[in-house]
Amino acid sequence: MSVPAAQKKGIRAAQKEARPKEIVESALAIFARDGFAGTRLEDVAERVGISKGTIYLYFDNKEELFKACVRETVGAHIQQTMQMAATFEGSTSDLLREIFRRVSATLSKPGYRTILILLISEGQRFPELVSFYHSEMIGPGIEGLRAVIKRGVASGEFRDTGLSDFPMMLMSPVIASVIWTHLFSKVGDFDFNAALQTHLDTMMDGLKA
Amino acid sequence: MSVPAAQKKGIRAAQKEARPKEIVESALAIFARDGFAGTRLEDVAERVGISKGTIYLYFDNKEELFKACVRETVGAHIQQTMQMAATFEGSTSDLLREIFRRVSATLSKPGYRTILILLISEGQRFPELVSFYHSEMIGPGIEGLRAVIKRGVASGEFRDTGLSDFPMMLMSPVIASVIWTHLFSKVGDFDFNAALQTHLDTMMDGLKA
Amino acid sequence: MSVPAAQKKGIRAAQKEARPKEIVESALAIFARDGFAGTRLEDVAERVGISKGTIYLYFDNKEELFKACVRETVGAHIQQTMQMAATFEGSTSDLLREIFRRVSATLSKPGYRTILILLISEGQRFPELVSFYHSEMIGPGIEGLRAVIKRGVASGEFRDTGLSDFPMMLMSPVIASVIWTHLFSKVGDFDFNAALQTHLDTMMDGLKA
Amino acid sequence: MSVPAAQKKGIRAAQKEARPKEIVESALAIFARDGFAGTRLEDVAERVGISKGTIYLYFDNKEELFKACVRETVGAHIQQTMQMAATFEGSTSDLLREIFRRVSATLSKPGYRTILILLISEGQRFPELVSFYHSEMIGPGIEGLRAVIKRGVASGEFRDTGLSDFPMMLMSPVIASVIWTHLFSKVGDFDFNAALQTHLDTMMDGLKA
DNA sequence: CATGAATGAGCGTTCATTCAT
DNA sequence: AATGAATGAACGCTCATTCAT
Repeated sequence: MSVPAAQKKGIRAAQKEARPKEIVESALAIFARDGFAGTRLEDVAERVGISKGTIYLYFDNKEELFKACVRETVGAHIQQTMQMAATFEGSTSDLLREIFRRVSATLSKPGYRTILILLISEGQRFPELVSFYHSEMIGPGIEGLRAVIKRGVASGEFRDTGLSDFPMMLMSPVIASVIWTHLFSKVGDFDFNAALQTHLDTMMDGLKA
Repeated sequence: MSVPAAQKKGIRAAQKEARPKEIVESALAIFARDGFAGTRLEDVAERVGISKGTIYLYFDNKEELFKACVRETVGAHIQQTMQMAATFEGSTSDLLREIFRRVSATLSKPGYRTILILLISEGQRFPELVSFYHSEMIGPGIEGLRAVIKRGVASGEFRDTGLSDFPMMLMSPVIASVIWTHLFSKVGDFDFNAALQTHLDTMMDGLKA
Repeated sequence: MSVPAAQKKGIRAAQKEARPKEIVESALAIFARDGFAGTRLEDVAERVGISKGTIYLYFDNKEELFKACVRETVGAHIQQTMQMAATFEGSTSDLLREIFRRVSATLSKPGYRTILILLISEGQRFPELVSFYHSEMIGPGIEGLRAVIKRGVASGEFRDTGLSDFPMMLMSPVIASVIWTHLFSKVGDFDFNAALQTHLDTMMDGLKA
Repeated sequence: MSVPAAQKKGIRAAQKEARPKEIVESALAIFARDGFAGTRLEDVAERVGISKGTIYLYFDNKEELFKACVRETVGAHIQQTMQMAATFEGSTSDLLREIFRRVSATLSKPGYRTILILLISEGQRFPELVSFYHSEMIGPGIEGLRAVIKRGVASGEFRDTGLSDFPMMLMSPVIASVIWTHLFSKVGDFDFNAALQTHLDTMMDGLKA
């Protein structure tokens, strides 16, 4: 802060700023593999190439580290998608497909899949995290979806099914695919995208007027 | 020895026979709350009103207890449903609705919901369990669903969508509902059955010829 | 005691009388294999074909069972040998050889070897047992040996070495052989009797006048 | 890093280097008192003034700690003695006496006596340890002794008794003395050195031509 | 007399957390 | 800022011992 120049910010400082993100990334991988209780901070540290003690310079304890993993990984995606939806000019069918494309593109990345799985696995132990997630991410997302359905009904594209009361169900094929992949990708092969696309087509047909 | 066997089965024997089930039920609850690694066998024992050591009279170790929880809870349900499907006489739409009704009735019970959540949470740490599950439960279930879809297409009720390649996706709304309930039932209310029914209606419409 | 006839003493009674011995024999084997702390009473019971609880009908606890093993296994041997020595008529060399023959014959039996090893292994935890052993078995034995040496010196067969002050050392080759066999019988072969005999010859030569 | 290394080695580093030896010494004492299975690592730790967990920073588990006790305590002694024997210039009698002097000096120290007792007590449970011992320590020792006997026979000092086939028996008085001391030192007094010396004299006389 | 289900204290081992360096 | 040695609480598992049957 009181340091004269930006150049002065040397390697050390750069390292220091990068640390939390490095740790979170490492932790995410280990949490995903071993679960919360099963994760050893030593493994997390080793993956970053630092010592166990160093983690405690950046995070109060294991629980806070876990929360940071969840919080800092999802972020902007939902907002971006909602903005896109608000200004979309084509048909509502195309809008819905675009939304599915984005959401599934995000959730098909291992990192994000991990978050979902972790939330399911450990949610009960971290109620604040769940309600944070619900209010900050899921809630707005649901409202966005509801708006899209209403847009389709208003334009005469969709029938007025009760689905606008449960917009989150639109995402069920995405969620099911993620879980299927997570559980059985080693047991048998499963074409995530083809399965999803097929199901979406059926669902869209069901929505159409 | 020379005593009539039926009367002889005293309190002790009755207790002994009941123990495994009691322990599994208790374990199911605690595993669901705390995850596999987070579960303390002492908690499991206390819930049954026995001592820690007693668990080891019936299960070799924590892992075997966990497996028993999964194995002994699901079992017959899938087979029953498949038999029903094989002999069903009404329309395929009605058959599909009946299948959904059964599956969701089962999965809406806390005990069975727990199994699904546990499988998602701990699957990665128990590959044998997952593949056991996949081959014994899920695989047959998928084949059953595929047969139903084909029945509908053959009878002219359903269009020939690609969904017969991914029959498991038919279950996605059930799965999503279970997860939604698990995660957010404390945060906000969610009418499991209404949500499911609404989504199913939409999906069925999508399937119809 | 107040029972009319000897025949009346049925199978049950015979069993009951035999039990302690059976248990001790089994325990001896397990103690020898696993040491005191390492021995599980369940293993002892299983070897006899009874249940764990039954042991407690005959022995107060594990420690008492161990003591019984040591106490009841040695018995008459020393006394017999001393009586033989007192009435022996040949040369003292021959007497000494006969003593060695008897002692080593006894200690080469696995059961008796076991006692010696157990005493060495666990003696420190059972001081009473050690002093019982010392006063009842070892002490008289030493006095017997001292008498033999003095007999040899008196008759002019042996020189008057200081060995009469440490008669127990005469037994050292026997003890060393037992231990050697115990430790290394699996590693390499070792002719217990030949080794012993050879050493004794040397020692006897050393004693001769 | 840029600090002169020798001075840098602070208290911590010094402690860390000393730890394994401290722990082994403590463990040796407790193992000797309680046997392998009977030893509580907490007791070992307490004796050093550290916590139970610290032991695991230096040894993988109880068994490895036990092995370390055996390995790190004997080591160089045999080699030193053998080198001495190879270059000894006096009579073979004197050489043999010198060997006895060294071996018994070593084994009369409580620490080394402990090792022998432990080996006898726990050998059956640690076959690798026993065979390690046999090949690395005992085997060479025996060959050394055999060479000495042959040297004596060659020089005409000793008769050609069969003892060169069982050289280990030469050590039997030492072994017997150690065991006697271990078992009965509390029961009665026993002059280890006098007993040994007397017996050796007898034995040497037996060897002489 | 015998059983064996049940107990509960105890120990080996792990690991989140601390703190002197 | 970073380390890593040390801690100590916690937990899985074992087994001597008890006691209802």
